Amino acid sequence: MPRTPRAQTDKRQRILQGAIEAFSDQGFHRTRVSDVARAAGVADGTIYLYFRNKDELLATIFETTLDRFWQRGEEHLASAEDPVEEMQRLVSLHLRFLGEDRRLASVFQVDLRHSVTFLGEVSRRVLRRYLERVAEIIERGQVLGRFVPGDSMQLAGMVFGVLDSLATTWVLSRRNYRLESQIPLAQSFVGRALLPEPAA
Amino acid sequence: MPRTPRAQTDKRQRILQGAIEAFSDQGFHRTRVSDVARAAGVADGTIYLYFRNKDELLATIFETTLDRFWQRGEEHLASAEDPVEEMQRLVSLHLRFLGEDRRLASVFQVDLRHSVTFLGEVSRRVLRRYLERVAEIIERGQVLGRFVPGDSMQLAGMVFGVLDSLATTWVLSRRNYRLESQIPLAQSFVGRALLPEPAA
Amino acid sequence: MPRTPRAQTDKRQRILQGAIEAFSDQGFHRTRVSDVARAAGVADGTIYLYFRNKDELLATIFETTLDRFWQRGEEHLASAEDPVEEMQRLVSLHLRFLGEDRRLASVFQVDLRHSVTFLGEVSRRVLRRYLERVAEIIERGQVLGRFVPGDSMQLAGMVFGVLDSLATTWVLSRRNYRLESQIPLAQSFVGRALLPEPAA
Amino acid sequence: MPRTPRAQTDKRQRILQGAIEAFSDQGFHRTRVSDVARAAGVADGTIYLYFRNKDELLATIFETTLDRFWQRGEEHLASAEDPVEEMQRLVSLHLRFLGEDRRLASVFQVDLRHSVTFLGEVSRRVLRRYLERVAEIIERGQVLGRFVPGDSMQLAGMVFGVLDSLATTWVLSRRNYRLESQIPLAQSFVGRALLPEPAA
DNA sequence: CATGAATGAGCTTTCATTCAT
DNA sequence: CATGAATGAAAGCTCATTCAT
Repeated sequence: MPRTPRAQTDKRQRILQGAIEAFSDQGFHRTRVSDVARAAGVADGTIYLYFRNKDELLATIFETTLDRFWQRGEEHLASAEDPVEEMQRLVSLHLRFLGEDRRLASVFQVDLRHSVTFLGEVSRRVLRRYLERVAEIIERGQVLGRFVPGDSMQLAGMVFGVLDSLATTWVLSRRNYRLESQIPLAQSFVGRALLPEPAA
Repeated sequence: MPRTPRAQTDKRQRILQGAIEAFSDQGFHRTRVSDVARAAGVADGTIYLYFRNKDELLATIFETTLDRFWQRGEEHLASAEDPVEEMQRLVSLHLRFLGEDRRLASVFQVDLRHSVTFLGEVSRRVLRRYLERVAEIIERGQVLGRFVPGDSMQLAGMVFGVLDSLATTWVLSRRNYRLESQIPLAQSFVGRALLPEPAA
Repeated sequence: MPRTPRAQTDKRQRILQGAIEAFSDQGFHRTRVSDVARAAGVADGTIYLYFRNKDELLATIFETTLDRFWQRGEEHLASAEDPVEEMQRLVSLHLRFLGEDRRLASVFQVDLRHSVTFLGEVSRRVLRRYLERVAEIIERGQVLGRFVPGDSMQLAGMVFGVLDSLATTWVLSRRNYRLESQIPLAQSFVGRALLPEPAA
Repeated sequence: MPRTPRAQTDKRQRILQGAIEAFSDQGFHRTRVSDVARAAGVADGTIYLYFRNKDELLATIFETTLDRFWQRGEEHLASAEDPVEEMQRLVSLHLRFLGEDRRLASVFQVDLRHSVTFLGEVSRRVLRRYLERVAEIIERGQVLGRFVPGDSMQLAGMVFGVLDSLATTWVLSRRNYRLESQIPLAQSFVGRALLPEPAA
């Protein structure tokens, strides 16, 4: 009897996981709802008991993934001693997180931007939430004079661009390497870019 | 009599322009061929006299745009005195070019990456061509000790990420600002990121 | 519960029957899939749950009909005392079978030959199967000296031509007569044609 | 100046010849008007100066070919001494005529019957004309007691079936043989089939 | 007369979504 | 809750036909 909520969660999760697998193979648009159903081991119609439609499936992946990202992220960032170290940790967090699940990363890198046209608010919110958190780190660093001055959202956007580009390259690459291997590179690139100009 | 070649070019151009308008409104996938036809002021079937299918329409936009980009670009970069200045010019070139035509930029920012999954070689080639040219600038700067050492393609990828992110933000933004206004910001960000570490 | 297998068979049959009706009215090429759907009382898409495409619909009609033909045929032929009688029975079988369902006959007479160009192997196989069985009867009769000597497949082809022509004439005719009424005529025509030359 | 009617005829002929080539390659339905135009070496639109539409192209082929057939046929048949010989000559005429031009034969064997559904009267007329002439031979033979009694149109239909079947087999065959080689076979088959029963 | 670029109706097929069981 | 057969709207593409040149 207390099985129902549990089973519900299970099935919901299985569907989401199936969706990630299916979407990552062919991209969101090429994927049929029945592909998701097969990957999840449920009937087509069952998906509609848990999600309003196919779009909501993608939106949910974005939102819950970002929830997980920040849940783990906050722990990781909390132990940083200053904004500079926090930024370094953010870089490694971002790349490590995506690097752990190539299929998930594929969905994020290939379909997130693209979905802005049809998921509207959802994609926007996911991106904004990320940027605002990064901007906040930058602002604290700027106050301490450790980061270059300037619009923190714009700077956050460029930091995001660096990491996003590395992740996309990794996802689309046919070579076999770990995304984590790019962490030092990214850290030094971002580190330098945020450095305040020498007093000179 | 000189109507045929002229008219042909015209119609082809009108179709491409119509495609850019239509794709930028809804994204490539949401756009029907008949939308493109309407925007171009031609019949549906006419499109197939000039392009094999809907995909080729997008691929052509990518390739011809990049041709135009580098055609203008090489002139602009040629007058640079050294790799550092050349990189600055690249930054301004990139943002200025996209900033001139928001609809075109929208197609590039939203559909280019996404299309890697279905346009395959075309998207890849367009991106690679860009990155290789940037990497070449970086290499020359590295030889002169003006840029940080490291894999030039990886560095080029991160530079691209910065500019790409600014362009995407602009395209998706509801605020009204010119992408060119971001040039100084981007130049200083990229400039710092590529700076060789001080001798310390 | 026993609805699924039963319903499935039903629906498949209804679609095939609808196809026969539709094809016989306008011929295969002039018939739209939606015509078949309407005649079968199902939605367009339902057809594709049971058949890969429009061609397969026609191919299935050919193959299953010939299966039924020979299933009934073998019984009928089995009771013949000698090859001569067997040939007479084949003639009546052929004309009686087609004469029972004018719509089905129409599809066979009008579209079977024509489809050789696009259904390829299927049409060929259906025809070959028929001819080989007839040739076999002829060979047995030749051994007994009851039939004229000569290539049995060529003779079978001509026998087929006689029956086929009668069937086509019937299908295309506006007059109202039963194809069975032609049986004695055909039997005597074919009978004489296969008669070995008198010792003279 | 007297060139115009000449040129007209030429072009009309070239189009018809192009149509035969094109239709025989792929069948009438699979052939595009532009295929005919290319084969004839004219522009698409030109075809519509000489023929009302694609159907009329096929109808004209049927009718003019049958004109040529009987034109030559009457000469050939005229020299027969009696209806029996005339029938033998008809058989050889039929197979020889089709055997001379495999492409033309292909159009006749594959598309003539099929066209009854969309060419209506034309196909019917072509067939009827043939059958009536054959029936007339049979009737004369019956009067002389040289042919089996019975409805002459029905007998003509079966004779046609024999020849038609041989022609179709030849057209569809992948083996390489001349249709003329079947003349003796057909003559003896038809000859026997029409033989009046021995007085016995 | 001849051209061939342009048209747009019409076709097959797909697939997200529903709902009877 | 779960199923999956059934639906039917929607979309890309073809090609017979037209007509301005």
